Amino acid sequence: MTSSKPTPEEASGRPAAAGESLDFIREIVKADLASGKNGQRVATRFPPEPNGYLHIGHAKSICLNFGIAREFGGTCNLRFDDTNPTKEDVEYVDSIKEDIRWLGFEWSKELYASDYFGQLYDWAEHLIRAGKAYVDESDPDQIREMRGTLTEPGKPSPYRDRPAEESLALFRKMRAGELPDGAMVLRARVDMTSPNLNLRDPIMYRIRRAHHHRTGDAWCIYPMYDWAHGQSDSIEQITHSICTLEFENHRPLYDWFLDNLPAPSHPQQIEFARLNLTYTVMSKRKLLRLVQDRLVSGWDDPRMPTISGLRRRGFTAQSLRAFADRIGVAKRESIVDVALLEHCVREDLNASAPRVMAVLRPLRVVIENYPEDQTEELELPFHPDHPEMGTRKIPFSRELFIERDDFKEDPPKKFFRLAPGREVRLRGGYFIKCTGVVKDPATGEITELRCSYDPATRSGAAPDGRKVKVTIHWVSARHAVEAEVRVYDRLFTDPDPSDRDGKEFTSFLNPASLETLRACKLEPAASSAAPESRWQFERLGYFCADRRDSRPGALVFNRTVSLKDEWARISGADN
RNA sequence: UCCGACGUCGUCUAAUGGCAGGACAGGGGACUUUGGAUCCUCUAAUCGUGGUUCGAAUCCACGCGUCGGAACCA
Repeated sequence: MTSSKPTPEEASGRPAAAGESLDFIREIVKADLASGKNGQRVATRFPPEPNGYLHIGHAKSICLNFGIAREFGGTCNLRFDDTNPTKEDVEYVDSIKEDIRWLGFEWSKELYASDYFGQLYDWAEHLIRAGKAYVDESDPDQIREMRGTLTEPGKPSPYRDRPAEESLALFRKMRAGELPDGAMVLRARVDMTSPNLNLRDPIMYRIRRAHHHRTGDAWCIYPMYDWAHGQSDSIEQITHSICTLEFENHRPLYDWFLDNLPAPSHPQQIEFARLNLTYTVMSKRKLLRLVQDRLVSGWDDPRMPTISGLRRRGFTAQSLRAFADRIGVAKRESIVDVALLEHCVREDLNASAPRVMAVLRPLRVVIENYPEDQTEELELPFHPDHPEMGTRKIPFSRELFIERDDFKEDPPKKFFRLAPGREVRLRGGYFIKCTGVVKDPATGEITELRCSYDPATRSGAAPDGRKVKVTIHWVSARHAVEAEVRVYDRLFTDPDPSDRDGKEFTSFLNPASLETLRACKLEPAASSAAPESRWQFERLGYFCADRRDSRPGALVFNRTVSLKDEWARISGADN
């Protein structure tokens, strides 16, 4: 992050509390800064492999790496870890860049591990000459065999002690394309008996004739992660190389390479626990599976935990950053309750989203004592706490729509909404009383309510001081704007949808994770909703005009999250 | 089984040998022209056993549990 930003607190979205404690990584950075370890310099990097879309777990890492750079006046590079051309693609590079920017971060430099293929090759020769790397002609099965097991040490390859000159000549042949794919590999000569299997002569290069999205066909040998990552960090003079826990076992190798090379710097690798969230999956493999098997509509399906999916669902970048701040950073593996994420987006949208009324499941109401062709305009603020957001005009007429859920012919205890003979307030309008119920004689389904209104209660107050229990939302039938609303729920029914008990994670998919409602009625003020604009539909939740499918005249909204619902809680309903 | 890491309210996270605190979730209440928001309030935790210490979540020992590690993946 090179652009100047005000205060660390404001930049990170975290409250500026005095004496606030730092996470263990920031604690290390702070101490290193104080001791002058890296010459007062802080440099981090975010190193995605371009083989999938970023998800909210990556958002945690992005907020950490870019956040530290921002807070401590350092830099953060975006470096694509593109060492495996068979799995990587520019589509992913582009989506990753878009997602990071959308999240509110800008990298100091955009780099690629493939930028360093030349330097990496030279260093490999250096290691060979020093007797610390050798070309192994064993096949994959033999290598696996000789690696030993978790409890038994490995055995040296017959090629382990061959002269450096021989390895050098062979390595040059590998690089020159004179050998077929998989014929041999370059291995680091570390320790075949180490209890850490990563140190049992790890493979540095494999021969693979694959077209690389950046280097094209310039190379037919590609470096492995361990050989590329630390060296890339060193070249970029990264000070703190932050990664997730599964790389902890790789740290000794990370250090070994740098200790045995004339590398420009030796960054410190620090590991933290990756994010897990309830009711979703986070591994790229599983997300890819959902996409490929069309279990979702794509990487940006609003039910996906991808950054693009969350964005499309209506989550704000601010709410994701706030979430990252609240979950903290530690080494303990954990599963964060998705309710915390939902809380963060409600918190943000409650403050910023304009209010409007929408009826998702319309029930027609005829106000019998309201004149046939009369229309009046009522006025309501866009936000009850922010008058500066202005007001909107709401037409009122004899025929209205209300939410089906807001009426019960036989109301249970604590159901305060409309029922025969009962009076409620129409939001911003009049008190109405239900005087009759019209049903389809064939099915018994309620098709219409007959009501009367009290003209003295215009704008919602009764001159005689009488109270109503609740206020319900409504839309004038004649003036209603039609829209499609996609009501999303959790993608999985189980808080931990992992493969277990012989069942695949897909068996926990929630069949009701998407409900598409096509005849929803919106008040006219919502007709101008721009793609990706976010609204509160009063009493229902926060909704976002779909950035791909919504157009003026053919509006499509995604439900980001419902409002907290006391009645749902009491009645035990899901939403 | 070997190596490594990690065990604090239901969940996430603080404590840096000195009052176990915060957030989310949950309960109760106030207020309310959104059963929203807001405000008040309550419930709720140091894996176990020893040891060191005036004092241990923290240090030590031994257990127990969880996770990761045997791709020419990252």
